[in-house]
Amino acid sequence: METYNFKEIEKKWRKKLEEGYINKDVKGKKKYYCLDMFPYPSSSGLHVGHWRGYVLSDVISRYKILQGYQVLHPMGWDAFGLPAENYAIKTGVHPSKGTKESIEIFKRQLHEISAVYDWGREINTTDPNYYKWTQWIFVQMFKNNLAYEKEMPLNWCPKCKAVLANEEATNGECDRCGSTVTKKMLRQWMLRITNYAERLLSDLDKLDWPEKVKKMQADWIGKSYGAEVDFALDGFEGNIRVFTTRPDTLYGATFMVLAPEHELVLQITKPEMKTEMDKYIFDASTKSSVDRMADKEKTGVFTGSYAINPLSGGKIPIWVSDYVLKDYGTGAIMCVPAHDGRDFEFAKKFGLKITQVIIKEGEELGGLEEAYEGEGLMVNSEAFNGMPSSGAKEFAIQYVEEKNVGKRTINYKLRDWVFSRQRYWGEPIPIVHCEKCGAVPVDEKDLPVILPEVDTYQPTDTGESPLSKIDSWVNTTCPKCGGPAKRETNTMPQWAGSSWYFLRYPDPKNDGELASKELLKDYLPVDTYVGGVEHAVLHLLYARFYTKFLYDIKVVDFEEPFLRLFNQGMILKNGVKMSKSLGNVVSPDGLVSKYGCDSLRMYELFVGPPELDSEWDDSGIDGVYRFLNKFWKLVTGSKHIETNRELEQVRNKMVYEITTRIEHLTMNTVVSGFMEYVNKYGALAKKYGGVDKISLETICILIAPFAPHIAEELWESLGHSETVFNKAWPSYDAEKMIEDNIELPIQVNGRLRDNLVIAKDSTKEEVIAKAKEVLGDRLSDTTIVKEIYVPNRVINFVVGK
RNA sequence: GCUCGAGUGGCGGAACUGGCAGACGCACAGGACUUAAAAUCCUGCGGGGCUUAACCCCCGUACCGGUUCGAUUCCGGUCUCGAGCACCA
Repeated sequence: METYNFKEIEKKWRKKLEEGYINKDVKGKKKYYCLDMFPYPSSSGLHVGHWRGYVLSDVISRYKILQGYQVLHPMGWDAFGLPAENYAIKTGVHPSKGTKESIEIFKRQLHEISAVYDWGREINTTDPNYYKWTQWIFVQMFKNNLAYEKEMPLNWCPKCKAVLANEEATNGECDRCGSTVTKKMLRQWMLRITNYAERLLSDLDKLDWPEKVKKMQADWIGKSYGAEVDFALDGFEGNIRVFTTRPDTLYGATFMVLAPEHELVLQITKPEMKTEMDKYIFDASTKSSVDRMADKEKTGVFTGSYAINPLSGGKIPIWVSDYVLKDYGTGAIMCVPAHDGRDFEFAKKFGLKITQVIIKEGEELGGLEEAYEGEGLMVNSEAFNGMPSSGAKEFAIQYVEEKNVGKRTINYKLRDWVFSRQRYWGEPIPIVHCEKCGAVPVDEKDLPVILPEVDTYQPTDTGESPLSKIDSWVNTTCPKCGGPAKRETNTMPQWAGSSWYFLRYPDPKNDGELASKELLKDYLPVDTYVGGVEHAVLHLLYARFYTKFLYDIKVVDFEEPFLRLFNQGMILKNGVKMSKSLGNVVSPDGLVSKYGCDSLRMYELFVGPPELDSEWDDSGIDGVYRFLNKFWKLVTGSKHIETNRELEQVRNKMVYEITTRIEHLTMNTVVSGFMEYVNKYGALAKKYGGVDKISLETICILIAPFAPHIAEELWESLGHSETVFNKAWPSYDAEKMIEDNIELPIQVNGRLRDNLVIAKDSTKEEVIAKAKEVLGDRLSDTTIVKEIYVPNRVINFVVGK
């Protein structure tokens, strides 16, 4: 038997697809927005791991088309970024050229997928018509006091010569090149994402996202509550304010620690400690964050000064140590060594006093081997004594407020977003610096500020962008006073363009606004967003922040951009992620030419649960290819017969199972479901000498989102002149899918002993009686203690000896 | 260190709310067709025991224990692997 000619079929239907034969834009039709995370186009092209997400989102899109939606399924390019710039530094070729070439490669490979992308809506973040609006949003943020300049010590990658956001310097290493990150003081543009901390946190509840991602965002935002408490200085004016989540342990605070960068340190350090302190502060400032964390042993220097515990009145020493962070809380802490592991370690090392204020139920005071961080009864705490510690926190907050030494406070780990980069290949920040007027935004009518050509792309080692060397571009006039002024030479991070791109697809060519209100209303928010989990806190948090801001200034009328998020797992080869550098990349090109697009699409889904990582094995695709051949033979080779009860049951059940599995996005089981049903219909065709035509048509519709080419061809062969995608998704009748006879397992003491075939609506009595009959003398030596019958599930006899 | 996930045949995996463990596929083995091979079709495929054989019995979802008539599924503990966060007061 010959195999089906996928080459010819796929060529035919891909041509029609590219002519836009389905999913035409129809006014008034209900909309569905299914979005892929747009890729950074790299010259190495796509591998089978990329396909996975793109196939998944295309299956969802085509499924929704069959359900009667007008589906927005666009594609575009997140094309600013370092690789293109680094390539330019090496070769002198303008990044836009390399980017263009990479896009061509990506586009050609994406066409191989036969996804229903609407290429008429293609966007590119490096297109001035696009980044005009990236800049426009920045200007709005500036006007709304969300963008500001700040001189600050920043993560500095000595190799990339670039400032990195905390998010890009994980574990003290540069995300791009892996170099150890150091600190450098520089003027930076910042975005006040912290203003949105509470909303970014609480709105997570509204989202149909993986719990894991929501939790990662919640942890990243890092909300905690407690009190800010003032400790008066002994012998100086003023006081030290600390933040604590454990005000209940205030009486146990026996010393304080300031971050080395704390502004009071120099003022309160006694002359005799000064030399040592200066050295410690200097060391801390030059230490990379990685070293600072790697030091397991606590270090620190005593200032020689004391503060007064506001509740106990005790005089407590003030130390400086780098385990206290300048940019969390107030940069100073009260230390309760008895009930905090870090404080305990510090106190032990430097011989500081340890006062226990919580005692574990049933235990005695004294001789702590380690900090006790659990619950218990308050002791040594005057006003709190005898209270359970669980309730003491609230009491303590009220108490310090009454005593006027502190107040209730909420803190977040989230920091403001370092938004400027000292790089070339990014959107210029549309600001002009005027000696008279300060930082002035470029007039909206003068946007975009076009990224000019430069001679060399190398960042300057002062930390300034290469743009700073183009005098003719830098020197301009102030939009406010008309006097001489200089352009901002920093550019935006790659995240800028990707934080709002999903808003542009509905209206990608609009020159008068970011997108028309009407089209935004039609399509947004995104119904399903498909992409890798690596963007759990960066891109997805920024995009939510942008959306909330645009909601506040009434550009959009929704607060959350992505209703449902799906993170596809990675495709692994030899247990690790595919990458060019590891040389384990499997290209889809060869597989497409050997087995066809439909086979590869289905195999991508068949490899495993879509949300988990899966190992790639070429040999598995044979099974899917064989299946499609079987399917071809079934439809083209079966005689069409009258439908009957069994065929009707099988068809209804098939529609039910495939539909529910698609709804749950368990696509691997959808594919195995198709295999099962094609096998089953093969057997039925043998049994009845043919199959009813409606069953064959139904499989064609069901499989169309997965293997569109073969589905269309077979649909046509069944005598249809219109595309299968004009057909409605089939419905099922729950009544009709139940078989007349059901097979029930019979258990004795929970062990399977036999099976019983019985009419589906039999009563308990009938079932039990029949089951006893089937078991026969296997029950003879026993007494039945209990008879359990779960309708349509199981029969179980509990017997004694 | 903290916080989540996940451990099922030779392999990828299935089992919707506690109800026949191993669907579907890969690989492998045997058979049919064929001069032959490929392709295709059929059969078998967790381990052990018993049997001429069908049958039948026992064990088995990382490990130990619990709840239940019944546990891959729920609870407690242990181990292993993976991911995220990481001195956040």
